[in-house]
Amino acid sequence: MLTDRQLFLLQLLVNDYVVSAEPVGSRSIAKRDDVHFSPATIRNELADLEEMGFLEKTHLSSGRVPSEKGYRFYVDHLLSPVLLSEDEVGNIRHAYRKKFSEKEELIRVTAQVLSEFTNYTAIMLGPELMDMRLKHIQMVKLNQTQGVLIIVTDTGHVENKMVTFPKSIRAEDIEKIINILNDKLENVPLYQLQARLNKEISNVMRLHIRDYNRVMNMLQESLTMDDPEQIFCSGKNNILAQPEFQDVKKIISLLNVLEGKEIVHEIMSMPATGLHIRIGRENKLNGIEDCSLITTTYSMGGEHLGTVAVIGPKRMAYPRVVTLIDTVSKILTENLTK
Amino acid sequence: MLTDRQLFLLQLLVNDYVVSAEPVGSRSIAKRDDVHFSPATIRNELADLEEMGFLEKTHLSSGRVPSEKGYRFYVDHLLSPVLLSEDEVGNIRHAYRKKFSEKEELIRVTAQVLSEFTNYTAIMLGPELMDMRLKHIQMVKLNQTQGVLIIVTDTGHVENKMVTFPKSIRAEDIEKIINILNDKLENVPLYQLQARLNKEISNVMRLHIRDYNRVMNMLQESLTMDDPEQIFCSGKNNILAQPEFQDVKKIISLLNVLEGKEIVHEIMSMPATGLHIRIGRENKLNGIEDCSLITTTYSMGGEHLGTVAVIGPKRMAYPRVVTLIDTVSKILTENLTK
DNA sequence: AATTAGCACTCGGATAGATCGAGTGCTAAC
DNA sequence: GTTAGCACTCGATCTATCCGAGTGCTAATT
Repeated sequence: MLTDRQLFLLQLLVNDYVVSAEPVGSRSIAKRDDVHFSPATIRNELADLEEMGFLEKTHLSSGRVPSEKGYRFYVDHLLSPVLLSEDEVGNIRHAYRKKFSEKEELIRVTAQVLSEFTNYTAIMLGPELMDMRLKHIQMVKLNQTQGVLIIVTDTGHVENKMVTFPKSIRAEDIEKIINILNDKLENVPLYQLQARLNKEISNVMRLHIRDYNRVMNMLQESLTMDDPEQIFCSGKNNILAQPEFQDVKKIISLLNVLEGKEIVHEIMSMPATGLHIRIGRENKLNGIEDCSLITTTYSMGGEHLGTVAVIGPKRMAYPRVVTLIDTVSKILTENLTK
Repeated sequence: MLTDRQLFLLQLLVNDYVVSAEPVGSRSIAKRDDVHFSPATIRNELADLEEMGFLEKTHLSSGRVPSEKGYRFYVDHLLSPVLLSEDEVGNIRHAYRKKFSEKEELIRVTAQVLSEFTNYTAIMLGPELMDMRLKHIQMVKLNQTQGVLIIVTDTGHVENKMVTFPKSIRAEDIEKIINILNDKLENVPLYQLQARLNKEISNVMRLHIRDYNRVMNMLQESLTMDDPEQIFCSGKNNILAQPEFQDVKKIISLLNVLEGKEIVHEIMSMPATGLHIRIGRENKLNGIEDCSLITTTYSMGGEHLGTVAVIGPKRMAYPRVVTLIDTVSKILTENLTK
């Protein structure tokens, strides 16, 4: 039930506000070449849009600013994805020119690219450790009592744990243990490791290994997986340059939110497929009421792997960010899959 | 040649300024119970101290503030190390209660403890990767063409590299290669790996392995070590709460410095033994002219491993930080060594 | 000779008006 | 339906003023 002219004006106003960060008045809209009606007409239209809840004023006689409802409408109906210039596409590709020897590095670089090109903050969630499956397990002895237990997963992720083994243990025993583990635990999801260890392995172990109890304790401990998420964050400071965050208190509270774990939960609460936008209070997390969150996902060979997120002010360059996050997540998927 | 009274007043003034962050006037000093002379006398003394360069005024009729020379003198001659309360020692120990399965985690937690207890920013430098020696090397095949190369060092650090191998390669070949590498490269410093590979290994390899060239290329690439330093930083945001950084521009520039690599070089330029303090412009790095840097080192079984640093405003609680950084680095060394 | 009381002076910070300009809503004319 | 005109609002900026915490200097006191 918005007239074409109202749609047009709403779009103009959001676009204008996004770059200027100042409330937009009727005069400044009327000045544009593509607007052929007077400030007074515009005032009337804007008053209507305000009445419908799409716009707000910061004070009685100020210009207008989009409300959250306004942004939502804009994002849902007026957002025309922007094309990246060839230069920019080239620059992005350039960031991926080098060979990546670790998957983590690839993800980290993606976060960097995204934060640099959007000028907002990028957060990448890696695959959940718990969902991976064990591919191979290995023990390296460092000295008489210490060693490193290495766990390689099907996705090529490597976890390592410092272990202290009982003095009584012999080198052959260690080898035996590792063989048993590799034999019995291949392709078991990490979250099941401990359970399997207790159920299926303890029997075999008891037969072959001296000092059974101590060894089991040691393994028990080493196979505890904590770190539930891998997080790569880049461009935290970008947000500080935004005019809406010139207040030191806001800066502190926002930075603290970005450091914390809650932001990860917020991101994980986004639908797990496709591109999604949460504007201001649509986010459930306190502290980012004035921010918008855009997420999409990336994968590796068809398998969903993790989430890409950009967080910036509500007054965000939505078209550009949408295009960028989409492009970058595709490049990442491509790179991971090949 | 400062009189006792001047020493006393300088100490009082620094202590006062450190907690209040306000220029200190003669009246407020005279009010103290342990001061038995009048504001006028104090003014005379402070004027002398100022003339000698230990104090400064922010404007003509303001109270006094320590100059860098003043801080330096304070740190060198007046610093009385503070004792931690039993509660605090308990709290610190408490942070280390859990078992650490990775050395990195232990260092990370130490950074956290230090930043929390000092309320400044803690930066820990891990051991230089390049100085470590190879303990064991291992390849895990993920699928037909991809695998993970795992490098374990003598310090128990684990590096992993994604590799793509030529299709022609056979499982036995991989095993042979790894055996050769382990045989020839044990205890070789990481920075020599590539050179050794070319010199000593290529001959053996040529004899035993088909598709020699491709394999060598693959290994060549995998044994390139980049990441020269491990950095753990905690409490970046603590500094923001300090009254001297209430200016958004300062915040941004300081945070950018803390993100950057230069701060690592600055820390590495500190003497490699004992506890050291650099005040304000004594730091060569632009952007931390208003900060002080305190560093010491930690080790593992007698072997120097890395550096602990705290960065805060020049107006820093030196006695407390010195005690804390010392305590914490000892605990870390203890934990690593045992 | 060292200390201190007294006093004029300085300067930053807070407070209160005055002014300006960009904006609005409303009414009446086009 | 559109627009010109006008009274009105409110934040931002500037200015003047005042206050208080501080100083340095001089002269009196110990």
